[in-house]
Amino acid sequence: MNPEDNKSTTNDQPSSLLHINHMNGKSFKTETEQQPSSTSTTSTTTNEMNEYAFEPRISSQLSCSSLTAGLDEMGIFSSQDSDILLMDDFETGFLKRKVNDITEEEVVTESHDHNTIGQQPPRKKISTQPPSSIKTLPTEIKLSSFSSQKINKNVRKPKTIYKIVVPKKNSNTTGNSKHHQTKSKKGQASSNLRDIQLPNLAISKNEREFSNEENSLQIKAKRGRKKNTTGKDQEIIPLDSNGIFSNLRILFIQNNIGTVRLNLMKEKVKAKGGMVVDTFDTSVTHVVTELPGKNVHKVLGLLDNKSLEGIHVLEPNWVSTSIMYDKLAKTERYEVPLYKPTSPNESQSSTSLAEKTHENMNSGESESQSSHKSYHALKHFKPEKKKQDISLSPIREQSLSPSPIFKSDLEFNTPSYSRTFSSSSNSNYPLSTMDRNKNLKDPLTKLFKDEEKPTDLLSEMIQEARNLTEAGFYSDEGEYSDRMIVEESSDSEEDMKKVYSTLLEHDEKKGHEDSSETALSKKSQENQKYDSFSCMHKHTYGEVEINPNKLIIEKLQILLDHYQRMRDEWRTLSYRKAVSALKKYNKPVSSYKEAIEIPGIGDRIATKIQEIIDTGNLRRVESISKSDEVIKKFSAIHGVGSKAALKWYALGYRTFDDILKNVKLTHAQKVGIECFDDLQERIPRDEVTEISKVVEDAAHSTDPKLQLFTTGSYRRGNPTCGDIDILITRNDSDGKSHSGVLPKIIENLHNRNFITHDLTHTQEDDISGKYMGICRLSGGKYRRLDLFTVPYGELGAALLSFTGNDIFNRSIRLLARKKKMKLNQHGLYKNIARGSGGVSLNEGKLIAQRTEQEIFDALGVPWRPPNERSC
DNA sequence: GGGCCAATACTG
DNA sequence: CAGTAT
DNA sequence: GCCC
Repeated sequence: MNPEDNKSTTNDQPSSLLHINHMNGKSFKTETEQQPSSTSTTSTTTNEMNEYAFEPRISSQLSCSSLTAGLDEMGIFSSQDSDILLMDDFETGFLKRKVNDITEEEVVTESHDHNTIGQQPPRKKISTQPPSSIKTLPTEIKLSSFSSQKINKNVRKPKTIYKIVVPKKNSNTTGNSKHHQTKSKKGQASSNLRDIQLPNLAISKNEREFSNEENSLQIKAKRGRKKNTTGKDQEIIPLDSNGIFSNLRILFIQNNIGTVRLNLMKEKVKAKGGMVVDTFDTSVTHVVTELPGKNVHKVLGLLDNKSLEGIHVLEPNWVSTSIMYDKLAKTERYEVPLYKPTSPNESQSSTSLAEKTHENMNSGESESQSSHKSYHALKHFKPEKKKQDISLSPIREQSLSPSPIFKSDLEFNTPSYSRTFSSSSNSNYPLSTMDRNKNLKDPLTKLFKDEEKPTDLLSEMIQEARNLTEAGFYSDEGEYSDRMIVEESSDSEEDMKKVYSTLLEHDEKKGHEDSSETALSKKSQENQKYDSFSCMHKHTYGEVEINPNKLIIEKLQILLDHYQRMRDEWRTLSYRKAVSALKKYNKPVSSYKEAIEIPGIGDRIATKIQEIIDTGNLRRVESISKSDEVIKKFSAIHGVGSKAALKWYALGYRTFDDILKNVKLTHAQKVGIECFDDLQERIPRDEVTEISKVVEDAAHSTDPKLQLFTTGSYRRGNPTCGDIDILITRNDSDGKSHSGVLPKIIENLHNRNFITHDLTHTQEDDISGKYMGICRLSGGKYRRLDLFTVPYGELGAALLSFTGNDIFNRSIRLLARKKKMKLNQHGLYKNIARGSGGVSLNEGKLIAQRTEQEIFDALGVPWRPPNERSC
């Protein structure tokens, strides 16, 4: 269940657009009215949170999750060589160690030092065992079960201890590969479990590959060490004569560069065709150092800087950046200024000299040059924009209204997108049969028409800028990267808020004395309190591809997914925040220092970023990606979560065959396995549309007045969806309702052979029912289908809830909570008193549920169309 | 040390 | 109730 | 894991 496409997308609800007009001024007002002005707040979210702080939780969830992570990181559940390494730990009772003692570094260093060239700490004891013994597990291990305890459960049960007997050998592993060969991807429609061609985990194959990989790595590492001990790095034959560093001879001056980082860089340089030299001579093309320029010659034993003419003296980040993008970075920004008493501009000429001297400085350089040009082009472009934005009225206006500049081509220029919106506005299917009120006209049409206008120019410029900047990431001062322009509105919005926040701090100091705050600052404060909520900002799908930090984001995303699978909720959260911050960060991150400055990125993640910058890789990712494989696959089965997956893995099961033979599966799990391959695939938007039509047809054959909305990621406009979520309701103003239709619809769809499997049935009163199943268009693939019926009056709350995405929902619900309200799928309630653990003690008073707009307004959240809710 | 981007429904 | 789901 |  990819959180990404958690819930789907629909069109709009009756009155959402109605509010667009007054939203410019009103939503906020609502908020201020409800919120007593707190004059002394520093207007930071934190203060606000304290103000509404909850009772402390009594639970040990932290240690639990840490333990989970710890175990995972220790490789307990890894298929990788750490299995061996850990046996000792098991037997010596590593579980007794304090959780906090189990650090990630330990593990990473341990299992990966063979990747590095530095001295290799001795491997753990069992290293006498060949990798081939990986499959052998201890015959009996004790394993605590980790449960991510729910917040409101104050009392934790004692940990369950599973006593697990692990088969000496996994007899199925071999047979599995055969399965792999014979498996037919589509031909598994059979409903007879025995006949199912099971999807295959290809474990044995993977293990072989891993072993080979490891061997080769070790060999390589050994070679590296050998060379190192001889101190003749330059004798290493470049591994890739076409690499970005080919023909370059680079001298690293250690000084302030950390050994690990230095070695990693050297390795990479060599791997990409460069020569790493130890001693300075005239053949050196680049000197990499963190020393001040005036000291370089001394270190090199030169009389002065003269001998360095024609040679690039660069900061380490030049290497890092080049490695990360696998292109030579433009040297200019990384030049270490050499102290030249005679002429301050000397270093400039030194640069050009170097450029001339080393003509073999391949295409990378010239590309950098061209990017340089675009840099200027953008430079001219941007300030204008910036000015425009700044000149916009003070923050108040910006916060009150949706950003005046709408996303343009980024989201809208793809065919699917155009389709999305045109079909929406034409009230084609997904828009449902919703009888729009006259005064609502065609809200969506209006919405996008109005907003497209201002974007036209912008999108043109963005496109132009993008064309110019293809490699524009090299302008890593980066103020003018294309991302920035796209996100301009929100960026400057935030900038403005920062500025404003500074001002407010002054105001505040004074405010205590004369308490004469302007209405403006009050409002800004008010707004700022909730500024950190995701739901206060627009987020849209699919911006990573053009992000300058794509690589970093990808790696971190892998860790994020991993921790999510492990149900390490809080670590997941942190990674999510970090990734999210990076996505919004519009220039390439080029150092630890820069990374840690970004809110949401702390020491640990910044360190990881540095490693990615330096090596283009993250060893942690490598280590988990293998160990993760099986558990990832297991927990991808519908109905299987981390608990089952981890347990099965610990039991020694590695394939679906193992599970089917040895585990008592729930119905949902069986179905999940049967349809596994298909369900893993994303559903093209068009197919979701088509499927929605089928459901609509079935529904209307039951009652033509039913209204259907396809929600989830579809409604958010995603080009592909993970499942189909359809919300069904009926205007009850004629005294009838949709009561009882859900079973009929389902039966109808069964009869059409459209629904092929049921997963769950609702037992609720059918006015608000839930169905989960699997459907298939004839000749198509199995798709997850969710149907919900909701009371007509709750439509807005339901749409909001089922449209997601999950982050957006959590965010907006927390926001509600902070305002002493409660938001759920039924509506928004105020005057909620919450006890310890955040449990609401009373029902509160229902204040909004009919439309999304009502709810946004009541919460003081600026209206956000579904496509901006992908946080 | 402890909160954090939630609240609720079905299965076994 | 724990686990999995939305 | 991040941040108070």
